[in-house]
Amino acid sequence: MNLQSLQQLLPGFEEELYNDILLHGSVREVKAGETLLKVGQTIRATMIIVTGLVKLYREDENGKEFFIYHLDAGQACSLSMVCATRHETSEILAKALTDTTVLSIPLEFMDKWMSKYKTWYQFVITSYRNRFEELLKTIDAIAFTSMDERLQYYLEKQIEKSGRHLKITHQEIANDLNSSREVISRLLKKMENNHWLTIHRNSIEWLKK
Amino acid sequence: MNLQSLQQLLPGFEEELYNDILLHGSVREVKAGETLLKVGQTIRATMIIVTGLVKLYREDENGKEFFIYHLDAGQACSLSMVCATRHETSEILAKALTDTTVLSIPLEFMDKWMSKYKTWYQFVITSYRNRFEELLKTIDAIAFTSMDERLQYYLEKQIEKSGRHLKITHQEIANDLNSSREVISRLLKKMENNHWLTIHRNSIEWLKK
DNA sequence: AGGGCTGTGTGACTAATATCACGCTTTACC
DNA sequence: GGTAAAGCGTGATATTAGTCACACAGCCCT
Repeated sequence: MNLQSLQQLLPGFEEELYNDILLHGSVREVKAGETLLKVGQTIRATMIIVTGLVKLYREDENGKEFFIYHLDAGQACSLSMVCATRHETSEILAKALTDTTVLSIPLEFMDKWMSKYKTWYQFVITSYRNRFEELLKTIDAIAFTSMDERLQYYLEKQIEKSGRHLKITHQEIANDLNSSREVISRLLKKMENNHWLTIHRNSIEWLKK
Repeated sequence: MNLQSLQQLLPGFEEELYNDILLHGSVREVKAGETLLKVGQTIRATMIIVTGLVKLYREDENGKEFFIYHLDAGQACSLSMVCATRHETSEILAKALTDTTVLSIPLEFMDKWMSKYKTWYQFVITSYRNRFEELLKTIDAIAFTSMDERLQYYLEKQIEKSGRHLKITHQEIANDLNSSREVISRLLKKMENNHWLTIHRNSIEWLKK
């Protein structure tokens, strides 16, 4: 990690903060499909995504995984920040969707930098707010809407991150939404009839909007 | 608001911070049933509950209200904190369940105090984490469990805050859970048969555990 | 080319929840 | 005391989502 790429990733920080990050942060590579963070794992560092795409899940007692939101380049895992103060364990599951590079900042610097650097403070607060909002939107989706709307909302989130051509199976979608394959297949079929998308084997092409 | 009651409400702060709070904070009284914060309202201050109990809701486009969590004495509205940095509007609806006293801290002090007072920083971060966790638990409840479990979880949260004798109607519960009165009535009946509670008019008495 | 695996399509059935319709009780109020 | 409103109980029915069973198609492998 060099200064230039860091400035591009996290623009507007103080010079000194960039140096601090370069000095104390460490870079970690994670292959597509691997788990970055398990539920119950102790959090020792704040993680910022440098490249790649990460999916965050909530897990139930049977290991079922419910998709919450994405993190991509320049975004930080809020939970890893909140946990910062007191070596807490993770409440969520994070999986790399693509090959991913992660920048880890040991916890002790979280506190220091919060008071030292105005821009770091802004960054953390903004991260919180954005994650918080995503959680609220997720709650809206499951509390107020039915499966077809949730599927649409889900697909729109995916294409926003990964492009119109989604490489995903019906089963995977069903898992993310805590539904079943048949239900998803049928709903996708309906959407295809409405020309919102076309279904291929192992992938979906989004046409709508 | 005097120093002593403030120390009791928010223990462990620096002397100077208490003075700052007394100097810059203002106290507001809200009657039971009144709305503290509407969706879309601009947030001008961070709010901390001094006495009373507040219920926070998420609202859908038709005005249906979905209960998320409570705030009680000593707790702060996280959203009012996250919004602090840049005069944002509220994403949630807050209603006073009982007569409530609220301590308002104008936004400009949020930033100042975050870097100036270690304990204020801790307080804010801890608030975030707790609210974040509550949101995750709410997601668990609606994503993974069925109505009877959600109702149980809901009732347990209420008695934790308001005691075993809940003054609430079936209709109100149904609104909070985005369900319908009949469903809630039937489920409550079942719980009564299992001796988990007794149903009275306008109230429920929790027996379980 | 044939066999097996994975992904998808579909009908029939079940379960959970929502909605409708109505009656009955308690409380509030004139 | 009478009446209206609010709260609750309950059966019938509708809708949505999940489950089961099975067929079939595409792909990989030898």
